[in-house]
Amino acid sequence: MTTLDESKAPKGKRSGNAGEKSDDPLMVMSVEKAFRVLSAFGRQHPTLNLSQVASVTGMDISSAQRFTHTLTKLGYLHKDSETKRFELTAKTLDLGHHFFRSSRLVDRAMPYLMHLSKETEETVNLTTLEETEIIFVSRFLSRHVLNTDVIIGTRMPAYCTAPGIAMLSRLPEDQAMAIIDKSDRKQHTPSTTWQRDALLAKIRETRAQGYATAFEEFYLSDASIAAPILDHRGRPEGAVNIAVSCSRYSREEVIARFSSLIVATAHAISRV
Amino acid sequence: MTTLDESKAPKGKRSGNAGEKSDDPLMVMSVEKAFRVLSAFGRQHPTLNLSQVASVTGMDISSAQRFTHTLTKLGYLHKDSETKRFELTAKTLDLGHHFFRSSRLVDRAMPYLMHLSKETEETVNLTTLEETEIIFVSRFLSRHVLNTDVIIGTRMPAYCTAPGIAMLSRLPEDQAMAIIDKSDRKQHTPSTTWQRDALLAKIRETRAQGYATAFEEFYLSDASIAAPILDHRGRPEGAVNIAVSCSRYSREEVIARFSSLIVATAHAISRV
DNA sequence: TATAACTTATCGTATATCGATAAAACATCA
DNA sequence: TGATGTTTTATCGATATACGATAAGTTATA
Repeated sequence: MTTLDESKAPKGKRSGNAGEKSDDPLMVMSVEKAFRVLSAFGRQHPTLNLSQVASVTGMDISSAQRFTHTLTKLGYLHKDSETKRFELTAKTLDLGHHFFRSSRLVDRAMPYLMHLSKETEETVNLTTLEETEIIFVSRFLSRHVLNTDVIIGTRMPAYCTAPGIAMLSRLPEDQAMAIIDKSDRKQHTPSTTWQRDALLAKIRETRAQGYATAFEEFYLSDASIAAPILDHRGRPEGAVNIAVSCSRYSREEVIARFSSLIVATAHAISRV
Repeated sequence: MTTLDESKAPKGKRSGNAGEKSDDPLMVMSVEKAFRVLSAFGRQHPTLNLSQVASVTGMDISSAQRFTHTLTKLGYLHKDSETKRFELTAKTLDLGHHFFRSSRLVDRAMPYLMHLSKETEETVNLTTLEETEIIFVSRFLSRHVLNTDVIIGTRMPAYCTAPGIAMLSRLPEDQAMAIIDKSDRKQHTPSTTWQRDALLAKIRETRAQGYATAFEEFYLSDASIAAPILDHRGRPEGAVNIAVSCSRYSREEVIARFSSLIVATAHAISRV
């Protein structure tokens, strides 16, 4: 008997049980379902058998059967023929790879990130903003770091990260605050800035000085300094940041050593 | 007028024009089409408008419309509202991220790769085998390297890479040679091993000595040494390799310095 | 050995997807 | 400026496609 957090088995009525409004004639629901199946796998559920797929995704057994079959045929799932359990394959990396190869932002940023990484010998990241979160798009690890938790594709809340605040600071203020308001804010560490007015102040300060900082706001002992990358219309399309351990730099040292470097790099990547 | 390599517009008859046999009652064709749309984007086509999507994927305009709409709604595509052009979003990194988080192989390998990377100060990779290709799953860059061409998700032909040969060497010989035969072999560089019998010899030698090497077989000035990671049944489920520049090491030095290290690491990650 | 849980295969039905078409928006050029 | 062609957006009826119930087959459990 498997104990799965089958969020809420919708006991499927006839209509598409996907999310809410099924009345979008251009929406191909099968695609959403396929992705639902794929994202059922993760740290919590590295492998799933058929009925687990059904219960985790809230689909009936037949649908689970059809979609696992389809995704296996397409090569995104692998089925162990003796345990009958499914798992994701390395082919799932293809999509992200396509993105990486096609992104003009990544293309422009890459050499600068590389240079920054060698120059500073610290961890350097490229992130983008999606909704209320930042996504790590590219990452150059410093030799000092042994944090294997943050990798390409990792998401973090924008409000408590330097890149997040850096990007928000270049959005129209109402939009930035709309994102803040949408965020599920909580105090991850004792030094997390999470209150609305404090965040507004931080955003304004960041806009004025051109870079954002975050000291132990999400992870303890993590310090970060970031600057926004702007597109040709002046809108933020990403951020560069340098992340170091608090044990090795004081707040002042981080700013003194990296602020102008990070601002210059972000500016060079921008195409305002 | 856009000149796109619309491979062959199948001039769609009624039946599912996906690939070949459409007579698989469990196959959900819409899923395949969705992925077809997503993989239309890449280095060649960083952005596409609606009709280009249609011609590149070989779908009619209505389907292109439906699938771009769907994928945009799901967040994998972004549509620039003034140019009406689509591009992939960073959300495409999610799937690969799920894979990364769920893979037991990655989980086991990570600390060893890290250690190897610090120990040697060279580029270290984890790869898996898919059909005739290896896929880069994890990668620790050395400071020396400025090759931004190989990234996570990159594929290379197995037959002319050290990790590829390392994995093939632990497959039953007929299976290994079946893969060799399926491969589209060509002489990428003057030193590419590409002939069937030469490859067979190489595979046998690799099996005997426990590690594989490749010197400028795919990229010029690239040297690589790899060992296979075995699962509990002794089947290869991946490979670790160290890649260096030929200008910095001779063939003998590579072997002398790294062979036992790479074999030991691969063995430690294995679970025979 | 009996029972339960799960996987695989089959099939009639209804609906979600298809693809043609038309309207609207946009671009190009005489 | 208006005419012409291209691309995008919206609509809709037909039916192939995906649905989901169920049965048969397989593996695990007691």
